[in-house]
Amino acid sequence: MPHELPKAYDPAAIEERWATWWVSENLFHTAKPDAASREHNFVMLLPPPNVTGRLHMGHMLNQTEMDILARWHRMRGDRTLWVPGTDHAGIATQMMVERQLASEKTSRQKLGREAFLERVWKWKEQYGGAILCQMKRLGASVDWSREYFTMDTGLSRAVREAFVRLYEQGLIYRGAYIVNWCPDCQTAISDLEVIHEEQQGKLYTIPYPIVGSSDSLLVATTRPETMFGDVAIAVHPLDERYKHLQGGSVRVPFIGREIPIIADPWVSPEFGTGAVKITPAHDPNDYAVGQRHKLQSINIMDETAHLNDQAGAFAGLDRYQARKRIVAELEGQPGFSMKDHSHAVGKCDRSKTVVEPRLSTQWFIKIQPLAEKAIAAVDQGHIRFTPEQYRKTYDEWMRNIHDWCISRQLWWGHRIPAWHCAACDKMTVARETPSVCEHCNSTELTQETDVLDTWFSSGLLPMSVFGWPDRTPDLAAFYPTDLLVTGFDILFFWVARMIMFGCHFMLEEPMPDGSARTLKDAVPFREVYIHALVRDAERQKMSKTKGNVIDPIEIVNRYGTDAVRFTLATMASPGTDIAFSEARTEGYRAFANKIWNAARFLFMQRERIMGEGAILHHFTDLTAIDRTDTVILGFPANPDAPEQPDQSQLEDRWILSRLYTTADAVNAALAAYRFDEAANTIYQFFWGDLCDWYLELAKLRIDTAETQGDRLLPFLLFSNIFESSLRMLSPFMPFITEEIWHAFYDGRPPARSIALMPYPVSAKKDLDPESEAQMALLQSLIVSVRAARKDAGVPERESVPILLRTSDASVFQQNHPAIQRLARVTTLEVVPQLPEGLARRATSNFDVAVVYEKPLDTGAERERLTKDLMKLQKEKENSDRQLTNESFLAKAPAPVVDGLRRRNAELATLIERTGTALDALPPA
RNA sequence: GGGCGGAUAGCUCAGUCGGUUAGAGCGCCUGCCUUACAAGCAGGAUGUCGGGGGUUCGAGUCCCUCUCUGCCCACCA
Repeated sequence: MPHELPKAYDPAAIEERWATWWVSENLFHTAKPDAASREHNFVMLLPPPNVTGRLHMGHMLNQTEMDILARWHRMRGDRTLWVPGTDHAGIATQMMVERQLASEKTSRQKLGREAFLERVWKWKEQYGGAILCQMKRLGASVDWSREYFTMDTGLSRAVREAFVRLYEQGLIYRGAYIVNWCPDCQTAISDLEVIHEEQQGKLYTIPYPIVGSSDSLLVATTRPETMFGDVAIAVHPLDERYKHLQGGSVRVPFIGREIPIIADPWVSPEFGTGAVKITPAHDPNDYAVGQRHKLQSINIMDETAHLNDQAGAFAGLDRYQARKRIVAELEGQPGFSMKDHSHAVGKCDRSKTVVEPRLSTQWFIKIQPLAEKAIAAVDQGHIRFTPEQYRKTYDEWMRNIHDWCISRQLWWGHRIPAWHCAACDKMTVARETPSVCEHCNSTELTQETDVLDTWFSSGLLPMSVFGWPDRTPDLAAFYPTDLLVTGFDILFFWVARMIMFGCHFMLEEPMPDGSARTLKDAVPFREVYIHALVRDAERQKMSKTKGNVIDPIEIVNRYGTDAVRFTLATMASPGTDIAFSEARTEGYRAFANKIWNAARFLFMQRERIMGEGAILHHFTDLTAIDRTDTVILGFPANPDAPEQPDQSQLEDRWILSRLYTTADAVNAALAAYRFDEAANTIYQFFWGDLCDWYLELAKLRIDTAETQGDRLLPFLLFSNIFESSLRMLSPFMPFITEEIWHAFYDGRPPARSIALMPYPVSAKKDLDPESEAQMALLQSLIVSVRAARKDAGVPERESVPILLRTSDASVFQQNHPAIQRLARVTTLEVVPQLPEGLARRATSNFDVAVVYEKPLDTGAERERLTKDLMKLQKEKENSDRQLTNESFLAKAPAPVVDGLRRRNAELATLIERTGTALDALPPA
């Protein structure tokens, strides 16, 4: 690995290299299923992207968050395991390959099932890895040796086991029910795969001739084309208008079939005409009515939503063509009318085709018993949601759940392990392919052609990736997993199903020690973190049709993965969606550049001060580290090297205190999934404290030290703080930190990767409020002088004397050189009174003035001071009012009152000083 | 129809248990190519915290209400 830093930070030049290296070194294959205590586990499953997928911003956010957590836990010494994989994605993949076949002028039907599946596998081998390659580019620290695919042998075995068990337990049944049918995909889909969209349609009123009368019954419907499947007209039992017609019958227009007029309380008399056509085969409500009244069902459509023979003259037409024709023919008939009507239409999530409710034979899971355990698991706190509000969403859904239609009329997927017997017409459901019918011993068995919903297999993943149904060491060591990070879009599809399956199946598994498992350890994960949606800069949802999709790889190529990761981290505050902005990314690329240059500064100093060999020796000593991060072993006085003089200064104590305060805050933020806080805190520390102040002060000491030994200590201190900072940054910006860290150790690092080093944590003893307070004072003087210089019009490069009025000048006197350099000051003189006519600044601790011959712009100065004064006076008035308020003094807690008193005194000083300064100005 | 969010600087967003002066990044203005970095440095301006009411010694924060806005769930033809 190279260990020199080129002048320019160029992410493209380093990232690819490390991404490849992490994978080739199998660096994150660290978690072993041995007897090590489970208490320090950190196990996550990557939400498996579709094999057909391309990486989008949502993936990148998801993976960035997971990777930050994984790297953080790993560096903290936890047994960290992040398992990657892909989903076979039944419909999506099948459609992809079918499209390909179509372009070759063939089809799956022409190929036949076997050949088609072969073709899909080939496709998967060829293109299926694309999204994982993209992941590698992002630096995801997954354990690649454990990569899975949901149709792998082991995972398929788990699917069969789960299916058979549920069947044996009576929780899977097969039957003819109304299901959501997609005429485009030509398969049943689950309720979740149907998206409801409000749509402007028409409500048609159609006359049905009453039998034995010349009158017609007016029936309102939005779907006239289904009339051929009508088996009754329903009215409300108490509806006076139709009372006399109950028990009578009408004829279906066009085909003349006679159907009864029935009464059912489900009908709302207010809607339409109060008379509803009942089409049990094509509407779930009608189906229920039909069941109640023991009506037959007439299916009038084929699987492509074209009308069949039942439709008389309209047979063969597509459902919408049929509607048009029917309406055209009815128009003008007495009683017929239509009006605008907006209603929700269900569309197929995949094909966007309007879903056709269709009566067909399907497989279902009786979901209630599973849902009960899943509700209990969350209820009893075994699974925690962040943000918490999703717990309610989950709960609502679980409590209103319907049976899950799991069969799909596709070829690609896990084929249902059920065999039909031609001899006895019964079914054999088995783990292994049976040779004879279990009912009649016939060999005329054919396997069910349907496959399972993709989410059936992914719902089993937390168990199946670890070898379930076998009781493997992996399962014992890594189940339950610790955290699931995902978007709310698959909360029901995936999260809820994993919880149901996990609680159901794992409850049957004993604990590793042989004891009975409770719900607490049956859950598939202990925590769920739901992240936001990534939108474009205008807050628009990204979509292909809008053409506003941001390709993460393209952004990464332009700004570097580290910068994009940092952008996502800082914007990932819980509860709100992320409006992805390139301006932000640009800013964080600048941050990466800052880190890069701080490192270059360090290396330049190293060259300047001493030979590389000597430095290496020191680094090796100083990085004899342990979990509690004692990299700063030699600081301030190294007990192992007593000859080393304690030359530590205010800024040393301060920056160390800042480092540990920062580490504390970052650790706390990450523990609470506050990626934004964690990232911002580090940013603030690295740029605002380390670079802006500490580095400048270290520069001063290194430059002015007279002997090499004197220069060495500040340099080493800076090096160590810097190295700790790199480790702190590493989970957020893994590439640049890896690159610099290796360069830092010059080819002989104490670990293979910075990702395997300990994460900084603080010990209370390292916090030093006194030095922070003193440093704040020093900083405020330097900032005040800089501002006053500006007022006085002192050229940037010129140094000037300053006059200081203060009650305690010790900090300033001790740090005189720092003030001289950072504020460009020649001499500092403490005086009892500041003379008139000089640019000055007042704080509650001091007044300072710069001595410069150029006359002050008194107009601007007066304006500034007057404005300041007004603000201060207003605040003082408020605080006076509060401090004379009896009930405030009586009821507010002491620290608040004390704080306000202190501030009030400060204000008095400031007002006095500002007033004096104002008075000192010549009259306008 | 049911449920959940959001509204804070020009923009995108933080703001913990109600507590002293409401913050950050980007953008903007001014001055600097200071030997790590112009992807930089230094200084600066910018807020009726969506409107109204209430609770409280004290409200961006809690309650009510209105307005705007985003999302999820839902079998009324």
